Amino acid sequence: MQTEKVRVRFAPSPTGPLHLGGVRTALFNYLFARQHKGTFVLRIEDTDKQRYVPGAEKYIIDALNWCGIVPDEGVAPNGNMVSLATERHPFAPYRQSERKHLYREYAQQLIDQGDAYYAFDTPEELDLYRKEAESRGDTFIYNHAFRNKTANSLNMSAQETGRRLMENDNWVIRFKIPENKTIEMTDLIRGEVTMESDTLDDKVLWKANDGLPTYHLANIVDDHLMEITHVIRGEEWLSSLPLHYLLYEAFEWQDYRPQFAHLPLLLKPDGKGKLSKRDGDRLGFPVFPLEWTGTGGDRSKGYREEGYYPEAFVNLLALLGWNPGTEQELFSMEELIRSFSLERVTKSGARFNPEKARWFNQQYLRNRSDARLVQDFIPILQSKGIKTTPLQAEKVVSLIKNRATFVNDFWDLSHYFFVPPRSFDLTQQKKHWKEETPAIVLRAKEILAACTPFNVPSIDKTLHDWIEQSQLKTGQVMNALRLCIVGEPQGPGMADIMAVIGKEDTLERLDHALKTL
RNA sequence: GGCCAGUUCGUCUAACGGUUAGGACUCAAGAUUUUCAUUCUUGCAAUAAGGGUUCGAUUCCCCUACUGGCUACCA
Repeated sequence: MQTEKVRVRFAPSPTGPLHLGGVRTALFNYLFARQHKGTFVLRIEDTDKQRYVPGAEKYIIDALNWCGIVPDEGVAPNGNMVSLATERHPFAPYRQSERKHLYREYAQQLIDQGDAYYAFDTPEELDLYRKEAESRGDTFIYNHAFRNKTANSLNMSAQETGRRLMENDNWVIRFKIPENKTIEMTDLIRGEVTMESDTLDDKVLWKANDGLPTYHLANIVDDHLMEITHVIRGEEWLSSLPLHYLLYEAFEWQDYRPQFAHLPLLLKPDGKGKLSKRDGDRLGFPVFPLEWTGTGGDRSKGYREEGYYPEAFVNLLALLGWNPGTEQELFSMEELIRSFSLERVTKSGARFNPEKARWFNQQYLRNRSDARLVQDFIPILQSKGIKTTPLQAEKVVSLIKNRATFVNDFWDLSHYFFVPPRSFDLTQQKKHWKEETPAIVLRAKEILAACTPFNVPSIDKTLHDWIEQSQLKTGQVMNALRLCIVGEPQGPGMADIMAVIGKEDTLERLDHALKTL
C-alpha cells in the first residue's frame, strides 16, 4: 500500500467562493502529495445544478494559485477546459458535469446486482413521513423497514417498474443499505470508527429530475477511476464514510479503496458553529482568500486584498489543526512539505483566531528585505502623489517596517517623511511645548543649520553635544523637535528622520512650527 | 430527537502512565529608549465533572455534561 504512488484530490463544489476551511483542505492534500512525491488532482464536483454559481470555479483556481497550491492534474490552473485525456491529465475530464455519461452505467450495475433500486416516493410524501415520525418522537430512517412498505422496484414487478419509469414518474435511484451490519472503518486521523447499517438511510445515488448522480456516487466512481489513494477531506464527511465503504464493497473495489482522513473543522472565533461567510463580515476579518463579489453585488473581503502575503496565509492555515511537534511556527511551503504528517493532525475543531493571523503576516513582513518591501511601497507613494527616489523610500521602509503588519500600514506610519505635518498633536503640545521651548527650537535650528554633513551620526553628535553643554534634557529637545517635524508622538529617532528629510526641509519645518505654535 | 466524532490556559496547541503541565497569540507589569514601536525580562491563565484501573493518571476504561458534524432528489 505504501509503495504505490500517492494520488490525492481536492474536489470542491463550485457553489461559491472557497473559504478558509476549503483552502486548508486543499493545502493538506497538496502537502501530503508533495511529501510523498505523489500527484495532487483538482476535480470540480458540479453535480448540483441548483446551487451552481458562475465564477466560483475560476475563483477556486485563482485562490489556490495565489496560495501556491498548484494542481498537478485536473482542471487547469488557467481555468481552461481539459476535456481530453493527455499525458499530464490522463483522467480528463475533471469536471463532473463533463463526466455525467460515465456514472449512469455504474448506477445501473448496482441495480442489476440488487444493491440499488428505483424509488418512487415524492418529496412531499417523504416530508410527510418525516414530520409524522417527528411528532411521534421517533427518528425517520429510510432503511430496510421503510423501503418494504413504499413504492419501489424492489417490491413491484419489472413491468410495473418499467411502466413507471417510462411515464417519467418521480423516480430516483437509492442505495440498498444492507440490513443489520456493523461497518468497521479506519480513519487515518481518528482510528477505528464503527457504525451500524440500520441507522443509515438508503441514500439517493441518482437524481432523475436533472439526470445527474449525487455526490456519493460520482465521488466514489471518480475516486476509483482516477486511482485516488488517499481521501483527505473535511469532518463533515465522516458520517458519509459508511455509505462510501458500502459502495466500494458493492462495486467490489474494496481492495483499491483509498485511505481516509477527516480533517477537523474550522470554527467561529466566538460563539458556536463552524466558520461561515457571515462571521467575516460580523467580526471584520476575511474568511476568503480573495475578495469575492456575489451575484447580488455584495462584496466579501479577501486576505489578498487585506494585504496578507500568501506565504503567511498558507503558514497560518497549516497550523490550524496541525502542528509539527516542535516549537517552530514559521514555515515556508518547502518546510511544510517536509514536516507535514497526517498523524499530527488534531482531532478537534479549531477556532479561527484573527489576531494570530495578523501576527503571522507581521512576521513575514519583517523577514522580507527592504528592497522587496519598497517595490510594494512605491505604488502606494505614487497613488498619494509623492515624488521620491527608491533609495529614499527604502530608507523610510527600513525605519518603519517593524511597526507595520501590512505594507498597507506603511503610509500611516511614514507620511511625515514625505509631507510636513499639517497640524500638531494637541496632547503632545501640552506636554512638550512649554514657555522655554521656542527658544530651544530656535537654537536647535541654528545648530542644525551649521551641521555638516547632515547625516545620522553627525546630527546625533551635534545635538547631543549641544544638549550636554547647555544642560538641557534630551527629552526636552527631542520631543519639541518631534512635535515640530513629525507633529505626532511617534516614529523613529529624530536624527534618523531629519537625515531622511534633509537639512532644508528640517529647517523649514522648524520655522513653520515656530510661527504656528 | 437519532447517529458519529470531539473536550489541556480566553485562542492555537505540546506533553503518546511519572514534567514545577511546555510554547505561541492576546492581555498586564517592568527594563531599554528623545516619542511610538521594536527588543528583553516577568506575570496572569488550562487538563469539563464524577467514578474506576494503576505504586502513579492530561494520558487507559466507564458514566455524565458540554461542543461540533451529519440526519436533502446539497456538496
